[in-house]
Amino acid sequence: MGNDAITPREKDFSQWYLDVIKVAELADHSPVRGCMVIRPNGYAIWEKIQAGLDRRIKETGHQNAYFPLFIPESFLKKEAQHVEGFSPELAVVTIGGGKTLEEPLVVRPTSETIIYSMFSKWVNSYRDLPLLINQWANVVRWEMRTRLFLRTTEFLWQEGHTCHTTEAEAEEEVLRILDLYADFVENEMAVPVLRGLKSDNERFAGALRTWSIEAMMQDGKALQAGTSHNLGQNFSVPFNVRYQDQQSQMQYAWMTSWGVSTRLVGALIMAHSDDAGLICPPRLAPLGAVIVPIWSSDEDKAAVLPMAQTIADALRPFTGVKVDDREQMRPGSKYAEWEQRGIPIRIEVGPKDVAKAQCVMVRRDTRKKEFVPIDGIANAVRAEHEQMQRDLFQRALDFRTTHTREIDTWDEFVAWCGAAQGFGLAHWCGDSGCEAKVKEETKVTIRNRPIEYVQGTKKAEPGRCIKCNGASAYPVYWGIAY
RNA sequence: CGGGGUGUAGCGCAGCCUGGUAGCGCGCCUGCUUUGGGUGCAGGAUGUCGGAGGUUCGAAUCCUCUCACCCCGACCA
Repeated sequence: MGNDAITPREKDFSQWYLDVIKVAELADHSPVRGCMVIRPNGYAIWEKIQAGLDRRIKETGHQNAYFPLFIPESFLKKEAQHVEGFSPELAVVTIGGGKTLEEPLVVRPTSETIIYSMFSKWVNSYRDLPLLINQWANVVRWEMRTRLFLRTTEFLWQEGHTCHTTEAEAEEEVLRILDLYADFVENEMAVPVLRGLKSDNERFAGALRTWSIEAMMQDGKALQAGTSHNLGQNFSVPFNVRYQDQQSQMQYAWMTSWGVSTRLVGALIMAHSDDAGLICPPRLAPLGAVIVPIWSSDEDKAAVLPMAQTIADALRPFTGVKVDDREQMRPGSKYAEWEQRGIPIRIEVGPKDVAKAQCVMVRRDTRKKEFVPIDGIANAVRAEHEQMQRDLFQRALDFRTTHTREIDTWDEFVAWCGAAQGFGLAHWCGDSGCEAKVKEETKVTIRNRPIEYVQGTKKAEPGRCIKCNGASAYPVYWGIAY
């Protein structure tokens, strides 16, 4: 055990991240390049993410469906920007059943084309709209450089696809989903996000507009945690998704697509964990508490184990619980192991506690110990969970706040890039060329344009583009992205 | 795909320069011991030295190729 060393976060963030994944047994490298095996501990977290999102997606009127893994190559080509954006990273099947296929099949990198080919059959009347579909699936993108959870050749995700009668309605949907994602990531994952509009350079291939939520990791880098695209009529035209309106006129539908992926697990790890291992927010923890009974004699054991079970029974109604009654292992080893795995609450029960009808409750993130009467344990754990959930969010928010700087001049910007820790809030004229130049010179890109400014709920703050000094209505978020 | 690095037991590493057929710590198994922050003792198992070729009487060690991973760049959720 003592050897499952985790590289200190300060020393080497990338290695620390990989070490946490290893000791917490979240994932493993597969025999196939760039692919990962999601181990039970990691998959359980993904299942919690799925559950939380699936509920929200259904509550907003969407239905789940499933579309094929294989997409005829020609489908991708129907939307020029779409195929241009994805062709470098496609996996293509050319042989089936030992014979060369008439038409190569692309392993989906995303499902717009195959889904919209079906939508064109299903949508005939304005009465068929809105059409609100979601699918949980795996997708494949042949990435050059991969990292566990953050970017793998194959990953799991959810992709929503909707059709509407007007652009405004589509935009409403796109923003509803953006809020849905923000709500989930902030409240369940305890990771604060910035909602905003992507610049043209980072827009989804084939979209009119791409909105995103951006999170800051503990190394100050930005992670795009979710995207929501207004596709306009860019796909409804080539895929002929048309409906008859109330005036009997044929109209092309306005469409949206949006998704979040197993990348969220990476966000979770990098946002909260520490040098002792994973820290999982209570609402997302498959196991909310672990109980470690302590004994040194058979008599003690006979008293302690039932008490541990009693506590477990009290907690089970609202959280996952495990009694760690492994015989040969000492308590200290168990503590260390459960800390690596990120279990939010540890409860220690020994003979002394049994005598006093109490137990010791320890929080994973702070490691603060507290004596709690047995008969109040359920409420105590529940309250501690809630507090921990809030604290994790607040800590992440504070981190982001202290690592966000307003920057006015290019010199200042360059100096800030040297340190490159966190987000810079700086003006931008709106020109792609300026953004490209900045990226070339500093590796920093625009994360997004704050939704408050884009929508005008926050008053414009005119300024000068840090790169070209051109006019700018409001500052945007800059940062180094994962 | 370019530059750099690493691959030896489950994990972390030594051995490689100066070829002679593999070792250490932790973990694992057995027994006893111990159990409120990574117990102690004794015994034991585990490697086609990332893979393929070559040089050699002999290769973990030298040469060539290849694969994977990590870091940095170009691309991306």
